[in-house]
Amino acid sequence: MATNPSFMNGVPELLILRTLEAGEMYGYELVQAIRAKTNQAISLGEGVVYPALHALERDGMLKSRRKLVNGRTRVYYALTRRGEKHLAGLVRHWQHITDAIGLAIGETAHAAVTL
Amino acid sequence: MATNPSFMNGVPELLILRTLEAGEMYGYELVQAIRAKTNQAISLGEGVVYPALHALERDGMLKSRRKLVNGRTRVYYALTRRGEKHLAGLVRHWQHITDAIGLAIGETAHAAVTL
DNA sequence: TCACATACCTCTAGGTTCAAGGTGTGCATG
DNA sequence: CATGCACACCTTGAACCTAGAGGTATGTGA
Repeated sequence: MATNPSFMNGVPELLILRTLEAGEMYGYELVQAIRAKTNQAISLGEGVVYPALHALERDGMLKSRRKLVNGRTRVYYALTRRGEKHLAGLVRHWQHITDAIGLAIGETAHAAVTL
Repeated sequence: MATNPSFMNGVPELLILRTLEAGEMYGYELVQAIRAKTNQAISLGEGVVYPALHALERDGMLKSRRKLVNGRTRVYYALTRRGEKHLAGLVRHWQHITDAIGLAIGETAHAAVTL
């Protein structure tokens, strides 16, 4: 029962939520958007994205609606207010952790997040 | 069979190796050194450190020697040349990943590693 | 008709990490 | 001298996450 989530986990979650901040998207689109945004450095498989999307919706972070486009069904996901708040926390946590590691590694880093 | 290590793994390994770069240390000391270096942000349990140390030695990244101090036995670990090279790769990888995430998150960051 | 990109989804195996437990020594406190 | 705490090593179990492969189905272009 990991009361403390592993300090390194939830990066896919962070990436998904952050990407969705720009506006609603559907799963398949997200996979590619993230790959593009990270210059191919990070490529989340669909096996990661879809389950994450479902869990996030179950927890009230996202809401979805089905949309018919070209005879094809797409499920668009959008951030809820709860999701936005959660995202802000995730970003802060990510900052905190990477700063700490950068410090330990002996990196000199200056980072600012634009929210 | 994760041929590709999960992109987020190996942080404890990175921290351990990097800390050992300053000179040989024993497990118990490492746990506290890392906690101190990261301002308490990251606290690796002994259940993480000891197994990691053993695996790292098995793989030729570290070599150990027993030392008697105040009637107590300590096992000191030191980096091998192989370990140093491995560490350099881990640092580069970490940089790459965090840069990519920072990019996706919309962070403006400038970091330089001092090797 | 065949193949491929789109679009959704599930399942399983694998590796990692955490928390807790277990052994034993030295030292300080009462 | 007994009790407890810091030191120092270690293993085990469960929980978690991710990757990767697999499965269904539609539209479009060759």
